Amino acid sequence: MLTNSRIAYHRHDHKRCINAALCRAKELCDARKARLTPIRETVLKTIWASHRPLGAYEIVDQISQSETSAHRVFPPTVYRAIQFLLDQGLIHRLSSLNAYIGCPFPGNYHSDFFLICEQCGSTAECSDDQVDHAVIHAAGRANFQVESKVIEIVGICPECQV
Amino acid sequence: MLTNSRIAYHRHDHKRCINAALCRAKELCDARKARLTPIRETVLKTIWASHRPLGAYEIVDQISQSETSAHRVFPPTVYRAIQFLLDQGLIHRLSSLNAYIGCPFPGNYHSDFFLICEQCGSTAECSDDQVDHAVIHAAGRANFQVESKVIEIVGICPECQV
DNA sequence: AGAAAAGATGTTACTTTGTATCGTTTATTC
DNA sequence: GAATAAACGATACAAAGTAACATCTTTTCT
Repeated sequence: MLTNSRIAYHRHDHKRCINAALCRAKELCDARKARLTPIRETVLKTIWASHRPLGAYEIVDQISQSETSAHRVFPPTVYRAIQFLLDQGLIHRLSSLNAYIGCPFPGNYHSDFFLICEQCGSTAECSDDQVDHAVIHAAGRANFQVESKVIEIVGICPECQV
Repeated sequence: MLTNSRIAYHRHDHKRCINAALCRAKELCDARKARLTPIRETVLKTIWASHRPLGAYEIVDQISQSETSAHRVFPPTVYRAIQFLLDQGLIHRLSSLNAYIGCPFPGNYHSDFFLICEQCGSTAECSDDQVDHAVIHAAGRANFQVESKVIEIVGICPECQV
């Protein structure tokens, strides 16, 4: 099982997460000749500020209030950056929260699901063949041809359990 | 595997679906001393008009435009009815669509997922132990305690496949 | 039965999330 | 270096959902 749950739910040097994410993003975009412009990078960095999914308007506020960006940023700008990052597989959207989170292993194909802690909000991404197969098998029994999946598990992360 | 996919994706006498749903709703509410008021029943009936998930504002429009209801209905009224129906397990919310669909087997405990046809919109509900176990097992490996799940599969239903 | 409390609805106004549009700027290509 | 494509800034708007409060209907409790 591929997952960042060991990191996401435990104390760690988060700067390394951010650096790694930005680094991989640059590499990937470079290889694909996709343009990781300053705003796009800023949005990605803002999303990667923690392991908690961030709403689009939270991103707008964060960037608008930070000193580094001279002026206010508008929702469409952020949504466009989000769309780009989604297209590149650098972030994911959590439908149940209307929020966005950085992908810890972009590039590799992965059919993922998310473990959202209802206590602290921290969210880990997992990719597991068992889950994948179970879903495809179940769909197959209904003669349903799977194109994409949204799997979001809400519960309590190891750190928040008593 | 418990599912209504055989019905949902194929030609059938849909009046029987509607009747059955309303009948079970009455029974359940009766048993629970929950009040299935006229508006709540109207909303439930509107949602059950097809096997396609319906947005809240579509429900508002449908009811407002129907001859049976004398006057316009407001969003909060519909949202309140929706909340009641969700609480009673008579309908489900599809996060990825911001839409609502009738539950074909309310009352029985079921951990469900949905097969959403991207072509015709018809959506079937499934309940499968394999999927359930796979998810819980995967979460367990991350020491994550599952409370609830959102599983929504998008693809092509048997009827829409070439 | 009648008062009191609880539950449900009607209505207005508002918040949150997400887009269409258009003019301008910045890269890329030839 | 002009032409083209891609990205951004800004305004306005659409869609989804809720807070608040007045009113009405049930239920409950003497």
